[in-house]
Amino acid sequence: MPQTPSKRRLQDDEEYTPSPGLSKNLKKRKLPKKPDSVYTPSTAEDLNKDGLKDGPIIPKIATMVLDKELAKFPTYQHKRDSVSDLFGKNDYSFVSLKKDHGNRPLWINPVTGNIILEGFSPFAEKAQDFLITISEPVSRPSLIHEYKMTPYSLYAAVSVGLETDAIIDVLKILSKTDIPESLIEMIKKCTVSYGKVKLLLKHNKYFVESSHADVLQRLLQDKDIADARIVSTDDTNGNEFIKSKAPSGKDLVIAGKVQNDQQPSEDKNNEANRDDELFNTVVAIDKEKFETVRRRCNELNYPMLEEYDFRNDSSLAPLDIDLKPITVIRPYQEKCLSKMFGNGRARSGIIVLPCGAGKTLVGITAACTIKKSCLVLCTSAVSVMQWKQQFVQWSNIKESQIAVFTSDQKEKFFGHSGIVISTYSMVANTRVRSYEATKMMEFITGREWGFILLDEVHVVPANMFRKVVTTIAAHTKLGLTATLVREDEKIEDLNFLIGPKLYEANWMDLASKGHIANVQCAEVWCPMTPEFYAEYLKAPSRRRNLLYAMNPNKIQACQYLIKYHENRGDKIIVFSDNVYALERYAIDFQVPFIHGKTKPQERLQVLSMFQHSPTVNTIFLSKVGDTSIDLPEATCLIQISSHYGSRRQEAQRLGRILRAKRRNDEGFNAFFYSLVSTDTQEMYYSTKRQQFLIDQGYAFKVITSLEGMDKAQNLAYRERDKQMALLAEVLIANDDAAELDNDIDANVDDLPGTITSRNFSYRQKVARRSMGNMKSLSGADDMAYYEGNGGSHGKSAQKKKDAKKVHHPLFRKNWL
DNA sequence: CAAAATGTAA
DNA sequence: TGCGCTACATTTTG
Repeated sequence: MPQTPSKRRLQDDEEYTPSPGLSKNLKKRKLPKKPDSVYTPSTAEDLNKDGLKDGPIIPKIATMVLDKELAKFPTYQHKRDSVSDLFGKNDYSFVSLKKDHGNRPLWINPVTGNIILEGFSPFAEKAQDFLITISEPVSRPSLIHEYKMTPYSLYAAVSVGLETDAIIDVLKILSKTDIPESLIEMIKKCTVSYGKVKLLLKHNKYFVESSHADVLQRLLQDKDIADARIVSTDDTNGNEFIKSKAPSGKDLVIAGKVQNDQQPSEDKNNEANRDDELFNTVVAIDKEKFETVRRRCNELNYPMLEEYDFRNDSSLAPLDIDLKPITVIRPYQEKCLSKMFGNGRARSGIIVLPCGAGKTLVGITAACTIKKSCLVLCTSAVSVMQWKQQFVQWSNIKESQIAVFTSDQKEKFFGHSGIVISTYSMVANTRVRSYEATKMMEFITGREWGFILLDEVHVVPANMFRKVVTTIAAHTKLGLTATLVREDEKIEDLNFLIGPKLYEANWMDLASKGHIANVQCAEVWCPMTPEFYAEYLKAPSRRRNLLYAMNPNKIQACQYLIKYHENRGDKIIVFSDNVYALERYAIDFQVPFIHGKTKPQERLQVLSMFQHSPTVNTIFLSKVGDTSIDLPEATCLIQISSHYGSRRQEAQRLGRILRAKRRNDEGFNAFFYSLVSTDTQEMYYSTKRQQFLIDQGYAFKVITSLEGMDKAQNLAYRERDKQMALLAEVLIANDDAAELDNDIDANVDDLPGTITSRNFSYRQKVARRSMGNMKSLSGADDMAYYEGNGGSHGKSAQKKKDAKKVHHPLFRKNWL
């Protein structure tokens, strides 16, 4: 029941997460104990003192490499005892614990190599900082956190300044058990090659540079990389290899880096050379093929180091920008930035912070640190304006130096440096452009940027958007996102498109410190009414969606929850992916709504009413509201229809209430309800969607019946005849989709087997509702079915599927 | 302003 | 594995 959770949450908090003060005390008490000398090349005190740097990771291709490594683990022969059978394959009784294991927070699974952190350990916080640097969080509920090392996570660790021995030593200190030899080998193997190859941007051209000529030679043997190489057209003896002074060690700063072709003189007057007099070998690469090269380098285990020595780059004009003195950065934001600028240069990479945790400010601070021309890309024109507003709010940037590039506004900044804010679609657009837009694109692609800021970076791997990474020349790339997940495999690509994950915040930590709101999550089960369920079973899968969204029991649950929370004084957002359901609910409840077709002006109006008017406490949003709508008033969220199993959407939506203004009120909780029609596909999707949040430590409660709902007055669709009327309407509405099939029948030119007019009619949106269509629903289906089965219909994949399943009675039943 | 074209995501 | 489908979105043009 909705009123109990706040009490429960507090208990959880007390029980699971020691308050910061408490854990500090514990730390002080236990730290001075001298750690076991056998395992301690460096001491735990050191570890505590430097506060390890965090911030790694990505991958899955990578885990395959890791798995191969792990396959080399010896199979342990050991005596099984009487309870071994209960543990089956997971009987690790053969692993011996160190004597003082009680003080050490980590377990390492000898078989999978996964690392388990005891979240209640006094060392947990330090250990977490470390683990997040060297490995990928798998799951982080309150007490037990699980991490996994991957080659990418280890690259990221090195890129952030950790060295191989340090990683191994710290692991040894923290672990209750000995570290398997093969895991150590893997760490060594993955970290040793990092940094040998560097990526440089000079005069709007990319170069691969290495002080290890043999490594470069090896890379050039790869066909893809060789293809991308540009044989120099410079006056330097036509050689494809340009010799340049090697920066010795990764922290040597080369002043006035103008080393193009005729710079041998520069070598001489450079300050006292360090020990190695190595010359770097440099290969120019084709900008177009830049993406391939980076990918291949990662695959060949020589990921390219990408650092920008912005303080010593005189080739790009400086930008006059600073944070306003009153701007204060939170500790975790500072941590992000220390990852990025750890060695005095700017590293490219990705920062993962939950919505509402101030990603924008991190980006702005980074821009203020680099002080070079900066390009900001976001997903919509609305965010563009928000970014601009935030830049003005937090920094002292001059109006004349900040420009916006959207369909409405095409501004340029004055002088040699400035900020441009735009959207991915504006920059990635390949169609014919208006004159202004073409000019603007030339402006953007024709110059070198010191910094490119990619908001909602999880969209970058999309086919068109990823082009921005290659078409725009930038020395540093920083990606920001709350949810580094996609349901396809493309998230891996960010490793070579942008760089390693530099930092990932733990949502629960931020919540416990009051930076984001505490949220109670619940899944509310709404049984389907018999009539709706009958139709649901009959409907082909693509039409089921609307039926379970419009389930009268769900409508009632929604209405009940809205009333309940409005009475509590909450501001409520209801999300529906399905536009029909959205409108229907909103109109029935007499509540304003926004979806894609809502005019911008009306959107603003609705949003401002929601924020300021005491009478508008609920709004309905379609997936336009998933990202970057800033509503600090909202404290309760109800989801009635969603996009299949999208974990990202679930998390983004939750993000809408994380920045709740009232979050620091005593005992405040935000609420997140997911309404699910039982015994439908929604059950499956819902489980899948929640996974991201569960991995972040959120617990979903299942509510099978809302207490008091049966007694509640004035709920919609109580009576059976009203429900039936609704069902009829829904079926007609559903026919809008079905009508596309009818179009094929109706159109005599459309022979079966020709490329269908489906797509065309859908784009045309010519369908209109009528009574006739409702009756023809099943008829249309019959037609589709027999056509497919008969083999005359165009789509062979569908045909195969049909043919295979045609004898299955259930399948038949679903279609007829 | 509506419509066309094109984008994302599962 | 890749491509087509669908539903939603945004940008540009007439």
